[in-house]
Amino acid sequence: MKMDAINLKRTLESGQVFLWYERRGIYYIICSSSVVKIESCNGEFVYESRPEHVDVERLFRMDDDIHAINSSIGCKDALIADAIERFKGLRIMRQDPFQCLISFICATNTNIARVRQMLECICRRFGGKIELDGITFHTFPSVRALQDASINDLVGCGLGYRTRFIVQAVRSYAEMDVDDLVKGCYDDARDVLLSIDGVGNKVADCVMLFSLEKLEAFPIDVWIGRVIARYYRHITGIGDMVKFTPPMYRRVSSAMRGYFGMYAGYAQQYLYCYARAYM
DNA sequence: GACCAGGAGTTGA
DNA sequence: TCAACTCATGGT
Repeated sequence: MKMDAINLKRTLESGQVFLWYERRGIYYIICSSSVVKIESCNGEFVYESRPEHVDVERLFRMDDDIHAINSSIGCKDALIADAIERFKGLRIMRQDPFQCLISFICATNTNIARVRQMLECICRRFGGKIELDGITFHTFPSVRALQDASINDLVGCGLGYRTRFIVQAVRSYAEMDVDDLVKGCYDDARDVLLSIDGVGNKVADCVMLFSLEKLEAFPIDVWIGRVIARYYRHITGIGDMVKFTPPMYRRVSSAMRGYFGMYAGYAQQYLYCYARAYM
């Protein structure tokens, strides 16, 4: 498959997905109950997955017209145009909603390395085991498998105060109709997500952008907050780096959605990489 | 030992 | 409705 428009390393390292591994240039990604293996051969990507088939083109949102998207956000200002150029090949992935939700609840108030530790522990304890290329992978548990987990079962995964949130969120998710959220509008999906214990504005935006087809979602973490304070004061009115209160988050995120339009989420991802590299 | 990390729930004005 | 406080934990 031709995936030359995609920079795999850049995409996987951009903080949107946590459970992936690189061994001698080969990438292994945990997608729900499967492992996807991808390697580059003569400019093309060769991939396989097991135990179940994973649609890799779907996973990497190959159905998005990235040139049209880059044009539509890149014409807004010089900074985003520069970020697109510097981080060419960065893509937004289409994750499994359950794995994405649990991942970003774990990602609150911590760093990416530790999120990975927490999720790996959850996979080891509750997920499946797959051998591939002599490596043992633990896949992400099903909703059912985590539904049976108690707080005591989860203690030891280093989740801290997030433990009870995970337990509650799994229960909520089991009763949700995810298709409704995918088909519905941004505001409706956000309201449902915000009703889940442990999910606030930022986590809701990440889940919507990375797994619920809401490409206009504009998550604001500390890095995006720095970008906004320095470069988008004229859009948001925020001039100093501040801790975003929920109402302020809503206003600023909404302003950025209005500014970048229906692909604001892609703009956010480019700016996130820009901030981590240069700020 | 303070500070930071892809924050959110609770509390009290 | 909104800001201040608290919530574990590991790395620097």
